[in-house]
Amino acid sequence: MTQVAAPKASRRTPADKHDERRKALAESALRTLGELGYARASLREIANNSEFSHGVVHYYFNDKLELIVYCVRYYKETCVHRYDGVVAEATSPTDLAERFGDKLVETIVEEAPMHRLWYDLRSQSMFEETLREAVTQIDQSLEDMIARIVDRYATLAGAEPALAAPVAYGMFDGIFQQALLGHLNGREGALEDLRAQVVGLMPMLLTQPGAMR
Amino acid sequence: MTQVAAPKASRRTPADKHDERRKALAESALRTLGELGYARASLREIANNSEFSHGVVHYYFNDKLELIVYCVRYYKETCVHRYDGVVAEATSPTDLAERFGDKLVETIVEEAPMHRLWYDLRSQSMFEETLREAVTQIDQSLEDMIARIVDRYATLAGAEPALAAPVAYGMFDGIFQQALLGHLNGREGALEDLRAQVVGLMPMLLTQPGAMR
DNA sequence: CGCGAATCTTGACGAGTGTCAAGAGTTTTC
DNA sequence: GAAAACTCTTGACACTCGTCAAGATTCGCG
Repeated sequence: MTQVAAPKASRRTPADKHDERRKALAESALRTLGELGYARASLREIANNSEFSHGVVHYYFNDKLELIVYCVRYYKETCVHRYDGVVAEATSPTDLAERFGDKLVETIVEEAPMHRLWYDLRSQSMFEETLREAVTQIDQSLEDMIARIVDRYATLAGAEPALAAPVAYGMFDGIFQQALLGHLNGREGALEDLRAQVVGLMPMLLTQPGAMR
Repeated sequence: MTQVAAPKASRRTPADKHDERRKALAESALRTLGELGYARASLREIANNSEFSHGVVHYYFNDKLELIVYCVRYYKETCVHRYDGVVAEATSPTDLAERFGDKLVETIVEEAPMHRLWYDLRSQSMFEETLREAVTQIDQSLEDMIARIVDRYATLAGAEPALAAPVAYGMFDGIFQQALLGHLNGREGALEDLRAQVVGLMPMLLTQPGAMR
């Protein structure tokens, strides 16, 4: 990934072992963070649920905040490409909408703790200025992700997107958040509702022709 | 409010003085909570920014959590009727949409700390089960509020709402949250964008006729 | 092997937390 | 006006937190 000048024939020992350890620590920390949230997850608890001791955190990160930001960034990196397959494989507008809905439901089922962690962090960024830059960047990448989906949908339908990317992102993020809340509350039908809402909403993102089949 | 049997001629001394104090404490606490958020606002800090001492909290509330839930409930109570005037006074669909957008912008400008506190609490409820009941109730009342607006809008336009209340609420909540984030980030145009987005979105909430003038 | 640099553990420090009990102060009631 | 009930303050307790320093352990290279 990073440009390796390789001063000697050292394959992977100089400083990217450092990076590997950071990632390992992050993956471990993400479990605890997803379970407890930003405020309640102490460094000791994070370390206990990992193979490390609580002091090692300050060897790889300056700060608790730096660790957490690193973790969320690390997770969201894989997150923005979740729908790339959907965009690539969809054969029709309806097909795209359905695959998109399915994927949204799937990620709530499988990664609910990660998503609530993200919303936690984003809320904290409203109070903690230190977090804002990272949150803004992640939010932007998510908006781009949605924009790719909407664009592809419009192309498949032979139409133009009717809404700017920020609006589309805000909308989907809003109903996604509601579905996540409902799911965590154990509300029956929360996920089916999300799927249906997405499929029903997609046609409205296009100009004139409306739903095209 | 509560049924007053009034055992003697006591006007307002028995137990509603208790309630008044709770409200006074809540109003004071809301300032600190809006500034620091749920996790960082300690009871001592809350008490310092009020006329009380830190011990008095446990005289009126069992718990820090009970205080905070009471506070947010208390605030949101006044919040759900913010748009009643808009609904009552609007003379046309466009008029309603514009007034609605204006009000949304206005409340971000004037009560941003309260709104971020709400989002903070809602995020925490994803981790803390104790909070879920209150959050669910508040969310429902907000959804109803949006539903009243959409219904009135549809009536004025002589059409039927095209989206179920949960979707409409999720959408508006999503773009509102983005606008709040943008505003707190100091992003220029965040509020004007919100206003335009709302005005542009409203016609999509109706069936066939689309935007009616 | 042996030495130095890296990685990691352990234990402690100080600050801050929610909670509560004991009592002072105030108001109400008889 | 005394007694009882209510209201509030003060100070302490037990605990958890992030941080860091000092030392143990491991690793890589000459």
